[in-house]
Amino acid sequence: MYVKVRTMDGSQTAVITISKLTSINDFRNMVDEKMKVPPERQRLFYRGKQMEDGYSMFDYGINMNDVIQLMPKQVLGEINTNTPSKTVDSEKKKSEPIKDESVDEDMDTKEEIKRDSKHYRSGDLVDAKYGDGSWWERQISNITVDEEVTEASYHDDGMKYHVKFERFEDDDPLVLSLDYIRPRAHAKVQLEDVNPGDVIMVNYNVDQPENRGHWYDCKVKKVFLSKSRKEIIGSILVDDSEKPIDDCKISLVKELYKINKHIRLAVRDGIPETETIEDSPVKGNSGSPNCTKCKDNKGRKCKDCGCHTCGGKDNPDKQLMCDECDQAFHIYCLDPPMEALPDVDEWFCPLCKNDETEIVRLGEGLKHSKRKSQMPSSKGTGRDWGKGFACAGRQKSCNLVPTNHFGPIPGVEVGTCWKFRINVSESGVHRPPVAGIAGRESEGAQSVVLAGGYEDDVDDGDKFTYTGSGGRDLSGNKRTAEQSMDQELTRMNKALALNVNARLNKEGAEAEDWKGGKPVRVIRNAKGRKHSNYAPEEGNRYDGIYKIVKYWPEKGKSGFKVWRYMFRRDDTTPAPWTEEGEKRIEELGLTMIYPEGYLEAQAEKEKEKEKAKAGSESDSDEEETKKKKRKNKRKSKGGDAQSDPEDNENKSPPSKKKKTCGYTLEKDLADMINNDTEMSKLGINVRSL
DNA sequence: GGGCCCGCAGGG
DNA sequence: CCCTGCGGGCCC
Repeated sequence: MYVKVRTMDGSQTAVITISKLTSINDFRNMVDEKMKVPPERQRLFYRGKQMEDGYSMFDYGINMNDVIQLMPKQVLGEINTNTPSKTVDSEKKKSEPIKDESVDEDMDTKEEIKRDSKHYRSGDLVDAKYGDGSWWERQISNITVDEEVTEASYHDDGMKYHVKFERFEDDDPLVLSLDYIRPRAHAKVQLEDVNPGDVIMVNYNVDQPENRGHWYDCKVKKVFLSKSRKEIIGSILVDDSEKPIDDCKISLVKELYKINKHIRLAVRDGIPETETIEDSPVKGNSGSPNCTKCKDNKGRKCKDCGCHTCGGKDNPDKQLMCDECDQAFHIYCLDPPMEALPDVDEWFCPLCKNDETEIVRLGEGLKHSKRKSQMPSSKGTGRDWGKGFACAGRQKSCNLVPTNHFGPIPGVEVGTCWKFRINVSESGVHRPPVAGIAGRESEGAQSVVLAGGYEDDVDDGDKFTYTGSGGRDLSGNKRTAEQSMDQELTRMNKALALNVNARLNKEGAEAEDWKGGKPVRVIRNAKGRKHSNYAPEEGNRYDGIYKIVKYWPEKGKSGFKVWRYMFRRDDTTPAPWTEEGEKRIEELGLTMIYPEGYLEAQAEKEKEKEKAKAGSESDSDEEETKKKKRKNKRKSKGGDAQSDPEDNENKSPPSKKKKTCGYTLEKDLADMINNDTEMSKLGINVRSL
């Protein structure tokens, strides 16, 4: 499996192949190779949690295609520009095309240095809006005049604000106009105080609404305050040029923030300006630019923007800022007091430090969730289950119909193919990731997969026999085994029996009117090719609706009793193996559905294999030295990066092209259309377009 | 090529 | 919670 690593500003992304047991330490080296950020400079975040050495991807619950944030850090005390990692960086920079804005900045810094604007001065902490409407904590590094703006307004004051991530000086600043920045949000809003029509800042994930995401402005439509339901329904305001996303469910209601407006410097500085104007160098960067508690009154003690213990704003150079809660503390107000500022790049206040130990415990354990702590991997059996899809989870799930929905899944055509069972699960056609039968013993079975697991099963396409489940000894954490006991008419076997249009009978039963039974979605897997002529060549294929005609107990090859079922096709759509069906599939342009990013990752793997092959076969000193260099690099984290071989797009693409007739939609687009609830209600799908 | 054995998801 | 399971990759 693979994950994406992305820098906070999204400027750099890499796909890295890992297994769930890949350690964070090893992962850092992979990030180094791909993104040229040495391990000691990496801060890695997953869902807001910093990833620590000594743990594994599994510990953090990483799944296929997840995104890990990379925040390169400035290593304290590393001023020596001759250190290898610095060399790598500066060289890389040089080789990159120079961006327009950095040119701008260079010129600006020559002309006018660090100007203040009406509302801000360099060093101020702000929230900055990115193109997608998300807000990020940034710091103003410079303010320059925007020559192109002729008329200043509240939205654009004719200045250019250069913002970047604090503490990371290598970051290229972003240049924004006034309406793309505002004072940092810091005042929380209680759900009880939120009213329809309010605009507040919320955390929302546009792609996966159930997960944590980025910060957006939200126009509140409804507020739910009941004990069982605490959430906000509102519109997420994305970029101005686009329509807001309406009716989003905001469930992270403990993290709502008030949106701050621009405050004129004169107002901000207020009365105390006359008193302690000498202190002003600190003003811009020693705390929130506008404290609502004390209104930034320099003379007043405030535990919000001053020392959290004594409230004093004196001795800012003796104050420590907590990396978790952003509260400041005098080192001498701490218990026990500190002599000097600690030489660490991260510090947590006593309050948050408790949390930190909790997090550490959490990483180790999985004790927290009992389930995970029971798992073999947590007990250190050490078995890795690989970089593939053996244990990958779902990336999406079908919410179009409930899990116990009988009959076709709207928008999923007969003949649709998925590479892996987990992809079939995502589609809703057959939900269990491993099991062959989906159903409930109280209401029947919704779907089955034919994968040739039982030799006695006979498949004639329109009719086939199927064997129930159970009767196997699965101890040793197995998923399949030899039959070693009788199967019972319970669980999934009973569910299948309920589909038959006949009274449930412990001896078996046959329907008189078989078409009156409950519909079963049938999926054939390529593994069935061993014994069936109707199995697909690759992956899993949806073959349409069948009914179960009868069921009976039987002595299987093993000598133990098994339950057997006779299925018969009852679908007006032509079966995929018929000429008509084939034609239809071609017309629809159905192509194999893979996990997102799978083909790309696979192609890269191939490329690397080729490279390795070329390296070992063609003696070439060059290749040998390259390999050595890479080895050295890994060892010493130094070395030069300039020699990374540029792949001159060699040969042909690794994946064979599927032949299609006429025009076919791009897979993603076709999926989107097919999965669109509203459209499918109207009977619109790729076919009908 | 065959044995081993893991998480995931969902039912009970 | 506990139990189950016609996947899947790796190791030998």
